[in-house]
Amino acid sequence: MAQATQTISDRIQEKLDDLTRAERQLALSILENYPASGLGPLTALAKDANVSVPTVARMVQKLGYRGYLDFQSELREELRAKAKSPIAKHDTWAEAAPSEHILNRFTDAVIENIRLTLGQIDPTGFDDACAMVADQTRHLFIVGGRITHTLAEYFFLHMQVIRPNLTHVQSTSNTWPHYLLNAKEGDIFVIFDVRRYENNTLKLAEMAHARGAKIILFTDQWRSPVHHLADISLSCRIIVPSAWDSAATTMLLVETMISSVQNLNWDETKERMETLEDMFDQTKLFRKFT
Amino acid sequence: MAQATQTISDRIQEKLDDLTRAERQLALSILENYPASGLGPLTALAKDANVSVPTVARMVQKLGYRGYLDFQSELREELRAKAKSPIAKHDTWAEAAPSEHILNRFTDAVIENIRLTLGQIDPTGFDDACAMVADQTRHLFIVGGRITHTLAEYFFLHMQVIRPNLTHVQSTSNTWPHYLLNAKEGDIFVIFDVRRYENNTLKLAEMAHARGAKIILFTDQWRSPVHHLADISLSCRIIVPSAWDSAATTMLLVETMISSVQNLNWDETKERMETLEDMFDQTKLFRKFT
DNA sequence: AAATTTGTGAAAGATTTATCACACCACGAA
DNA sequence: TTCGTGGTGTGATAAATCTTTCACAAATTT
Repeated sequence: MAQATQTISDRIQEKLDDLTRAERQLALSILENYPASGLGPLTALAKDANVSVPTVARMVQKLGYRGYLDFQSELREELRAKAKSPIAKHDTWAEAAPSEHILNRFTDAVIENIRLTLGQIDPTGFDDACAMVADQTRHLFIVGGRITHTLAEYFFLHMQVIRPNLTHVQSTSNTWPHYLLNAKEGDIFVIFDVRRYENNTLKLAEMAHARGAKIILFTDQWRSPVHHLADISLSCRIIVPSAWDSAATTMLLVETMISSVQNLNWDETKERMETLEDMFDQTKLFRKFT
Repeated sequence: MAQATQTISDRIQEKLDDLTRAERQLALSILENYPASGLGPLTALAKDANVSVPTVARMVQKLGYRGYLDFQSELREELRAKAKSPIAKHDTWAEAAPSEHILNRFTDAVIENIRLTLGQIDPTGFDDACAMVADQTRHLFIVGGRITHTLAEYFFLHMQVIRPNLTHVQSTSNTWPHYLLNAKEGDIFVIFDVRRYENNTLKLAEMAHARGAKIILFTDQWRSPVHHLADISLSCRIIVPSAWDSAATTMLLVETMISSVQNLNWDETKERMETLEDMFDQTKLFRKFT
């Protein structure tokens, strides 16, 4: 009998290190939609996790159960107990923590930010922005400020694999005017500017604009003054229970853009990506296929 | 097939009047601890409700299922769906775009990542990690890899304001051994390592560990090998519909940690932040308002 | 090259479902 | 009270499904 204080989920996590690769893959798959998948037939679970039937049988024994049936009935027991407990603690993200815990409060805020940001976004503008970024004939400048340069660099790192002909500019450095010498009409500037908005960034945007470059702006809900110059503005809500603002939503948009641009350029970047696949192979933590 | 919008519980209640006495007794027993009892063997359910086996068989057919197995698998399906939807009610995030649009697909995936990550996190471990990071008597090393150094830097930038005595190390650079010369027992290493895991990072972690430093690890669901050495591991789901992995969930945890540490150190941080504001004002780097 | 892990296919065994016939019971109507 | 009716349980059984375990080959790791 499992300890009252320890859920099966806990037990799986605890023993995760003692498991082999296929078993771990299975274990993670069980946790993926816990506990539903463990309550179905063994065969279904195996297929779901892309492992063989004996692997399932072997793992549950390794976890300390007499067999799959034993494992299953404990799962049911746990489900029973959970439903019984005072009031299901559904609305929390980290169930092990009270809802006032910073983990839950912060996550609530970020989800809300995401919801509101996505609700206000213009998909057409977003698609246009992606198309512009994907256009390899134009030089791509990526610009970040004091804090946002981390986002800019994240974007830059990925774009570097996807396409050539790009530059990362940090507006806080005093070298950026040099970069602008090369900017010409039709070039693309992806600029990150959230409060507090930076004078340098604004000046840079003005000069870029004067040179006839297109500007895509990632900013916050109050919108950086750069947005007057921007062809496309993507504003993200950044409010969280913290003395700082949140970049999580902006990160989400940036990653979505990366994914989208990647798809637009797929034919050309395929090869670049295959190199990346080789890198993945080296981790040996994943199966080649499926 | 049950309607998507109607739970099995609803359906039972609805048909309650059409049922005979024994069947009603059974139905109520199912609702008693729903859905656990319905997921066990038919025999157990019958005994539990003090009715006979054929009664169960008869009733599930009356409810419109082909048999007990059919009933059971729908129950599982429902459980699966239920677990997924703290917020998932939002069919589409960017309402102006179709649900197949990358904005919606990507956001779905990120929300799911957040849900699963938070569901598996250990709040106590997280709190401990925050306390360690907040302890200004220990030197804080922040370590990132090829891609993750952007997250590391984001963390570093904020920590720099909150506390003194910290260093940002990039494991891909070859200068990191120099930093380790200064590491001593009790120092804190916050290490970022997601697939593909980097050998440099592992070596760095080994040396830090050998010197008696504490290690806090941000990694992915498959966990970097560093986690064997780590005092606290925070693993984030990073799967999105993209050729790349997502750092959004990791970002969320990082920001939560920043907020938490900030609160722990609030008395001392307050002054630092005010000083910083003054300095910024003097440099005119930022615009005062708007 | 050796050792470990994993998948395949299969088969045996166990459990479970689904059904049947029949007896019994409760209950209302005659 | 008696009868009839529909509901229910019993016990048995056939069929279906599922679990468990093998041995061995393939793949992978050390």
